[in-house]
Amino acid sequence: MTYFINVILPIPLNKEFTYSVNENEAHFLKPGMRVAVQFGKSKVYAALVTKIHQQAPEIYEAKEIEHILDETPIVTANQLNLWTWISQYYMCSKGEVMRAALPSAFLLESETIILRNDKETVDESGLKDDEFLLYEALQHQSLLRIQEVMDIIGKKNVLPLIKRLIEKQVITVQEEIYEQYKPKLVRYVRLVAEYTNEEGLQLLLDSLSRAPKQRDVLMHLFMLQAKNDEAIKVSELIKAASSNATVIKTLINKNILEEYYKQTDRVQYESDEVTTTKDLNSYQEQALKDIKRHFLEKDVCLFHGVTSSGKTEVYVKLIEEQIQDGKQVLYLLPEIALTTQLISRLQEYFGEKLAVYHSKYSVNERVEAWNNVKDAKFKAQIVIGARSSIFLPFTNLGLVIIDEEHESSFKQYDPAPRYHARDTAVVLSSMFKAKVVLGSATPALESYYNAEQGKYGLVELTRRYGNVLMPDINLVDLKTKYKKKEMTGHFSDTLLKAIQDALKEKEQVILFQNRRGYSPVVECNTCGHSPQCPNCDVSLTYHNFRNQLRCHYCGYHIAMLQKCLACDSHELTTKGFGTEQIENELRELFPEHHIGRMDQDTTRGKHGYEKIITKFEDGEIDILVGTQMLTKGLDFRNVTLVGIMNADNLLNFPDFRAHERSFQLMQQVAGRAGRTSKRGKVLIQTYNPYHQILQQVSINDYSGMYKDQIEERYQYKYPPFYRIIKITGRHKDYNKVNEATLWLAKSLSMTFKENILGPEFPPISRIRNQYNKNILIKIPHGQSLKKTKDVINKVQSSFKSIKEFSGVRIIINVDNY
DNA sequence: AGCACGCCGACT
DNA sequence: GTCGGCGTGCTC
Repeated sequence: MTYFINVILPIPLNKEFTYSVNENEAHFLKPGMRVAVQFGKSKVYAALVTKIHQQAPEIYEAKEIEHILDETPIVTANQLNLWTWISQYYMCSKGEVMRAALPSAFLLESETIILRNDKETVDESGLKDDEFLLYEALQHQSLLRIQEVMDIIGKKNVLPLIKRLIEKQVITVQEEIYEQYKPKLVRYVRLVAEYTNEEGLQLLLDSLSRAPKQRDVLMHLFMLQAKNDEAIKVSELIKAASSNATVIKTLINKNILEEYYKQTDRVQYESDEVTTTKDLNSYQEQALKDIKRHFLEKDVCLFHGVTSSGKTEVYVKLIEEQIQDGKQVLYLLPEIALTTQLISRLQEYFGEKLAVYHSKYSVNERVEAWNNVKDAKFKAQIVIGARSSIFLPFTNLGLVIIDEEHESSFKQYDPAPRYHARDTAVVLSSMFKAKVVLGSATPALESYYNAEQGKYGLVELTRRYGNVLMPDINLVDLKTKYKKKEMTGHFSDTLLKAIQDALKEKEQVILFQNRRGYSPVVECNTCGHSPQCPNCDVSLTYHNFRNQLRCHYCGYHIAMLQKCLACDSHELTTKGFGTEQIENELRELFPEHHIGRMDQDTTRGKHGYEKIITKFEDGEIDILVGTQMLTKGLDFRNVTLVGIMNADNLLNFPDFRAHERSFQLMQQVAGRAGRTSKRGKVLIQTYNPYHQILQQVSINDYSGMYKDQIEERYQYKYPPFYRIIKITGRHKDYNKVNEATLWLAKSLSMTFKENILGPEFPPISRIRNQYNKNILIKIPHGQSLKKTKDVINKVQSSFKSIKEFSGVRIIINVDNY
């Protein structure tokens, strides 16, 4: 009897593949286990089993699997269902979902290694130069990797050479796969058995009388053992005896000590002291009650609480209850809000039960978190993480909290799956009949709309914790300030005065400018030419710090020009400004104060971000300039002034959500001010002080903003009234993109008529030498999503069969907002 | 996505 | 003449 398995491979092909297995394997395998399979001519992948069956494929011969990689499933049935949902809803392959879902340590890929062929004698004279070079290298090394071969030969394409040598039977190749996950082992020592009795011990100590250091180590070993009667780590012993590894090694070699290893968890929370959670104030108490009341009927509850109102404490209470019921909790946050500040606060309450899962953690740490969640260990009962944590193998999920729910970074943009973690989390929790809390000070319009429609529960918290007043927000009209010559660089006199006042009071200031670098454009005064990126349709941004011109899209950079490329004029000026320029101006204006800058350029490296935050917290920085990064979840006690350098470039963004986003961003930044008793102050510099959104920001008028915006969305057929799917054509040939997208738009219009917009070039049409052109499909309420997607799929497959358009990549982005 | 195969320009 | 470029097509 022959058996077959269906597997998902981590590649963007939307179908499952069938391999054959023997009877034993078939009985052993379960859906959710991984198997190593050969795919194509040589590559070996880890594939995920979805089904074990006996239907032989009809049109091809199934290959056999290499071997089985897991003892038990690493992916649950629920997860496989979620993957299927994601791949259908977001129109991508299951393989792509698999890629995003599994920690990279689970996704092994093979690497070709080259070995010498010992069975044959080699006729060295029959080898060409490069062949001999490789042959000789293999005399010194037992195996070589492709990369190493490239280095030895000094060529990029080494495959023909390898092929020739295989034919000449000089070498053989193998596909090496390796498990990336390695359990962390800790080294322990103990005394070998024969010395453990009194007599043996005495003899031993006597024999060591001339080796005082070794004797000393042994004495400490006994002391440690006596003290806590536990296994002794080598590191511990070295420290206690102030000895070194060599002495221990000698003792091991002399057969006095023996070493052994134990597997341990990488992520450990040291102190097991757990503080009791804070009592809620009456407003929080009420909010908690309301949320629970909504949960009786609804699965999702929107929790709209102004900045600094103490939403976290309410979450903590909700989590506590779930923990008592033995349920798992997922706490989702946008990546940048995952700060040590918040994590350590939660750790105080939940200690070991809290696991953190995000991209900064090593592959091994992530596998451990994964396994702990899967086995429902108490260690990972609460998971706090960024969007990818929705992929963890929950078995008993009771609650999902999505904090900063409005954040656009919950939507994955570039590699497929282009999923929205908030929306996916709602689907995930429905599988467990779990509850969802969406928390935000400035909810996304869609969420608020859902709440208004009664789909979600709605709970509002309008008081800041400790009755701190909402910051006082004022607008500064740049137009008049310039006219009256009251500007110093990019600072109005109002802002400067406010900074001076704050500094005088030993308070801290945050300045927000949503652009990094020194200036986004460099221009020649004589001919007006400005240097452009050779790969993208953008001007190069000047970075003063490295004296470079950089492209923020492809990373291209050149040294700052001394003269204009077009006319050789030396008169170059900069236009517009970024965080760097603000920082420079501040240094001149306030030479006696410490200025810090926080943007992508200063927060590189694992702890770059943390360092700046700590410095600011410790008062080593008086004024902090930064981009969006500043806005998230940071709690600075001593900040009383927040300045927004220029609100206009936010508002003028060409996107239907620009106004909503600006409102959210400014409210969030403003929320950084005055978190203690003193009322915070916010100054927004703008050329357009009568702009509706700015007016609404200045009086904290979320509902006014909501009403205006939702009306506009209704008028112009945007979400939440219409859904949107964006289709992008991408190719390096401008004309090809044009024709291909035009064809697509026409085909789609056959079915969707006036609900097809475009094709249109985006503001930056060429990035990394690839042209993009977009088509929008607007889907009215009541139009079946499934049928819509079926049509898109059908159009796409006919598109693929048109030769002219071959090579044009089609990117489908469902809910591209 | 990879990777192999296959067909055309630029160097020893 | 080969080396290396990338267009094309397939993968259980």
